[in-house]
Amino acid sequence: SRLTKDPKYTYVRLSELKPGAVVNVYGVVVFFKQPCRTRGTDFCTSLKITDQSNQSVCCNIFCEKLEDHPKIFRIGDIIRLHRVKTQSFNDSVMLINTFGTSVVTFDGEQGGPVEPRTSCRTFHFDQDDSRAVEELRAWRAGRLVVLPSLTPLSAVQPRTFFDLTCQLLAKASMDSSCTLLRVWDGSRCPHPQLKVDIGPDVTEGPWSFSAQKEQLIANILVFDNHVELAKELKVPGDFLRIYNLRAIPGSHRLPGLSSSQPAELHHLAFHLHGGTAYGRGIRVLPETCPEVQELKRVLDSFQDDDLHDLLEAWNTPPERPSGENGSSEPELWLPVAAGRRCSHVLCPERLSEVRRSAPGGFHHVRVQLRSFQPSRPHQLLKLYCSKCCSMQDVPDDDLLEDIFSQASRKAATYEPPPWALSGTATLPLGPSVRTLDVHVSKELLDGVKTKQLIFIMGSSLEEALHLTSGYRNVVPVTSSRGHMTLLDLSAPFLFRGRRRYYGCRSCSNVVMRDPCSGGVELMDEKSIAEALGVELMRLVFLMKLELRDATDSLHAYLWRDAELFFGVTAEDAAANQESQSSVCRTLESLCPKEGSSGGRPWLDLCLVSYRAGDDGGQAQTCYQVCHSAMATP
DNA sequence: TTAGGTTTCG
Repeated sequence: SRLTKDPKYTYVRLSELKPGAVVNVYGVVVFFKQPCRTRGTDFCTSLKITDQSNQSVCCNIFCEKLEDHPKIFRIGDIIRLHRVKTQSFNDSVMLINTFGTSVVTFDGEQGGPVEPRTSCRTFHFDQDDSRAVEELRAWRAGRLVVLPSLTPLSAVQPRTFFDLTCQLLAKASMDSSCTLLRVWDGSRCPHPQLKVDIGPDVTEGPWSFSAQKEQLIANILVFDNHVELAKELKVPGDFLRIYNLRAIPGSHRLPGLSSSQPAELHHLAFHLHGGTAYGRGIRVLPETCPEVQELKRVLDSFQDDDLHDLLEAWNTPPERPSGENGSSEPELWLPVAAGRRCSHVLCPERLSEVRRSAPGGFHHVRVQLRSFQPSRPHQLLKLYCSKCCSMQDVPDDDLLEDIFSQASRKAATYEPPPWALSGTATLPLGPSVRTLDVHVSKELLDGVKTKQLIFIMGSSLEEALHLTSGYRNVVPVTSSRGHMTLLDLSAPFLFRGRRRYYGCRSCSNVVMRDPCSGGVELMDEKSIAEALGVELMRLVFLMKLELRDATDSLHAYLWRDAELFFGVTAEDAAANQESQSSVCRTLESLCPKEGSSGGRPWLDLCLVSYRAGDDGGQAQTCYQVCHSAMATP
């Protein structure tokens, strides 16, 4: 019989390395560069590591594919190298990868989970590895080697180099050796930004942002070798760490400033210079990375600003504060994203008190609903992209008919994707009979599954809807440049029963992959969207309520907690007449029309107030319903 | 094979 046993690895201390051997080592990263293109076929990651022997050793990893390179995010990360070759260079020993080398990295922060980062499908990892990582973390911490601080935009000092962790919102190619990256990290840089004049035609991602979001955006110019990587970055959305970014104070003074005013008021430009000295480079951080999780929580809280923008577009300017809060400083309130809780005070505040309070708090109120906007139920629903925080109206059927008919006129000769089987379907609709081009995934050919998903070419909206009774998923398609593709994303990319699913026009990157290749059983709207490169938009309610009590009245927006308020999901309200009627009944009962019998009921609501930037020099306080319950009589 | 840290000059 054969005994299978875990291989036991022995690790050599860095001070014990001799040239000409293949060894396993552990170390703390004290320096690293992002992979850079060599004159050969590979990219090269250069790094330097140290361990408990206090010896530091340089290491080069050559790999053709970027994704196979060590996932080092920060100085202080722990790295484990298996089967690396030692070699003599400049009177010292260095490490280089060879056939069979395996690299795994870990976060270097003490106390955190020991999670291996690797692109290998299989790699050895056991309790001994956890222990080795913890030992190195403790050793590094004990030597007071601090991890480099992560500088938010709000703490950037002019004339310094720093690493920035941020989200990419938009980018623009300035010329062949310079690309502009527009990023944010949720904090506001106190220095005015370098203004970069770019047009919408050269911008990828949104071209303009609301005034208050604009104040949070940093313009970063990346040069030379970094332009190649910048091309691959996805806008909007990629989370980045930019290493060795330089904050350069500009020579231009703001208009109207005297020379006695401090230098802090100068413009600041951010440059990522060419070359790789000092680890200069850009890295896309995975969403699972703790710093990205934290960043997402912070950025998520700014969705309120976009709500504010949308309401402006409705020509319903938010309330200005009736009382003065004392400070005339333009100040941006940064909502505490986590732990946004209602304190559930027993005694509600009066609206007059609420309006006298500074923004940034919670208020329990007992109020009546005096009016609401919009008044037509279908306008309460919006499409919302959680990736770029944009909102859109839900298109009506007239608009959709237009898009479908344009797409069917456009459809020309094309090559169906290799994974699809093509045919025609005959639709008996009314007096006429129509034949449509249809495609199904070859994965579905196993008899019973062919009703799971169908791609239809050249149909009308009505025909697409008709097919939803026979097919679980209906994807309307057209052709473009000889290939099958989705319709304009203003139209639903997917019909499932009565539900229609939309993709975000700025975030989607349509590719016609086979949605069935991941398994027919798992096919929901999310997996189909993902396969097709579509960023799925969510349906949300959005309303403006006019609230009143004996002392005052104010406008509050009902958004995130609207589903709680109505007891109906936005998806249901869009697909289902009964749910829509239920929303209308709720609103009518809370806000009866003049002359109808019955009084106006009282509502217990929790409001959160926030200062929504300074539009035209004056800050505005906005209120959002964040929790609600009907008052018991 | 390649590179083998050590700040651009926009």
